[in-house]
Amino acid sequence: MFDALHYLVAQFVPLSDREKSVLESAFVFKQVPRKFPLVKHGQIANELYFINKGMLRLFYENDGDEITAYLFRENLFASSYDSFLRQTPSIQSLETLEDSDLLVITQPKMNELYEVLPKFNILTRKIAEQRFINAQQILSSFLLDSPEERYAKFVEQNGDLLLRVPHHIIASYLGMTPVSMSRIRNRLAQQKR
Amino acid sequence: MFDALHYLVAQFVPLSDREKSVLESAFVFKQVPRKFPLVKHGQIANELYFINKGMLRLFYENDGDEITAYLFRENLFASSYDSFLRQTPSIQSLETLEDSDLLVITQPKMNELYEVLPKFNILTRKIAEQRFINAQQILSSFLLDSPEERYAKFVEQNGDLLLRVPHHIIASYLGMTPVSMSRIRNRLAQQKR
DNA sequence: TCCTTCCATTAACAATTGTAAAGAAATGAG
DNA sequence: CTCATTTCTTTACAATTGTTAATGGAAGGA
Repeated sequence: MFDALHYLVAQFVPLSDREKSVLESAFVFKQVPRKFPLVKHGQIANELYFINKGMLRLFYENDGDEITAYLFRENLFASSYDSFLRQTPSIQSLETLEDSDLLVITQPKMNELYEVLPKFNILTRKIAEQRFINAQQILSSFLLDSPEERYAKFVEQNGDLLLRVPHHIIASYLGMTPVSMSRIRNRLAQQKR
Repeated sequence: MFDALHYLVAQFVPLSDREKSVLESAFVFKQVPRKFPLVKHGQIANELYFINKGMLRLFYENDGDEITAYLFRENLFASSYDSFLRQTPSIQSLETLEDSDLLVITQPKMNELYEVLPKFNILTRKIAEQRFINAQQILSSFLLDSPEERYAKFVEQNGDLLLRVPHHIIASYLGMTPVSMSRIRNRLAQQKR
C-alpha cells in the first residue's frame, strides 16, 4: 500500500525503516468513487493526497463551466496547493476523475511530521520547487507555443490521457475549446497521411 | 543601502541586529547600466539579485524574437529561478531594462548563509512558495481570461509599467503581439468615452 | 545637437478561434 | 439490457488574432 509513496520519497530524501513507519502512520488510506469532490472552491483545503490508483483533476469554476488547472495521475501528490499551504479559501476545486485509492494526510499531521521528522522539511520544499518549475513550464508553453504545438506536446508527454480523460477537460487545460481541439486533431491527423 | 532588503525579509522572518549584519555581509552591491545581461540562456545562473533601484526582465529567446517571462521591479528578488535552484543551464535570459542598483548574492554564499543562519531556510522557502502562487495566478489568467481581460488586469495591477517598459515587451508577457495589444488599447479607450 | 535606432500605431488580408447548434457514438446507472 | 446522459465531431458564421508593411514620433548615443 505504501510502496509507491516510499519510492517517490526516496527520490528526494533517503529514510530509515523507522522513519518510513513514522511516515506511514501519518497517512490514512481512503477509497473514493469517480466524481468525488475532495475540495470545493471557497473551502480551505486541509488534506494532501498521494494517489495510489486513479486520477484527480484540479479546476476553476468560471460562470457555469469548469476550466482544468491540472491533472494528477498515479504516484503524485495532489492538492489545491495555495489553499493548503496558506490555509486560505481555495479558488479551485479538486475532484476524482476515476475511482481512486488515496493516501490522505491532514494539515495538523503534516505539522506533527515536521517536528518528529525534520527531513520532512526538505521533502516538502523540493515538492514545492518541482511544482513551481512545472507551473513555469506550462506557462512558457502559453507564451511560446501555438495552440496546435501545445496540443502536440501534450500528446507527446501525456498521450495516454486522451483515452482516460474526456477531451473537453483536456481542451480547457490547454486553454482552448473542445471544438478548436477537435479541429486541431483533425489537422494533425491529415498531416500524417 | 540595505533598508529595502531588511524590510522585505522582516515580512517573512524577524531577524536580530546581529543576524541582519550577517545577512548584509553576504551581499555585494552592484550598479549596472541599462540593457546589461545578467544571465544568458544556456548559462547556469549562480547569482540572485535584490533590486534596490531599476528593473529587470526575464525572457525567452524564440527563433530571433524575445518573449517576456516576467518583469521584476524594485524591492523584489530576481533570478532565473529554475537554473539558480537546480544549477542547470538556464532556458531563460535575464537583463536590466533600466540603469539598476542591485544587491547580489552568489550560490556559494547562499549555502554559507543556510549553515550560519538557519532561519534563512524559511525565507527562501517562503519566497519560492510566493513565486509558485504567483506563477499559478498568471497561468490562471491565460486559462480564464480573454486577452482583453488580461490586458485590463495588467493595467489595474501594474499600470505604471506602461510608462516605464516598452509596450512590445509587455505584449509578449501577456501572450499577444504588439499589434494586437495596440488594438485592445484602442478598443478599451473607446469604451470609456 | 544631430542622427540613427527603436517604438507605437494603423491598415489590409489571411488564418485561426469562439459560439451555437445538431447529430452520431459511447458510456454509465439502474 | 436498456435508456438517459455524456461526449466528440462537424458545420456555418462572427469575431479576434497574427502577419506584413508603412508611417510618424520618441528616445538614446556620440
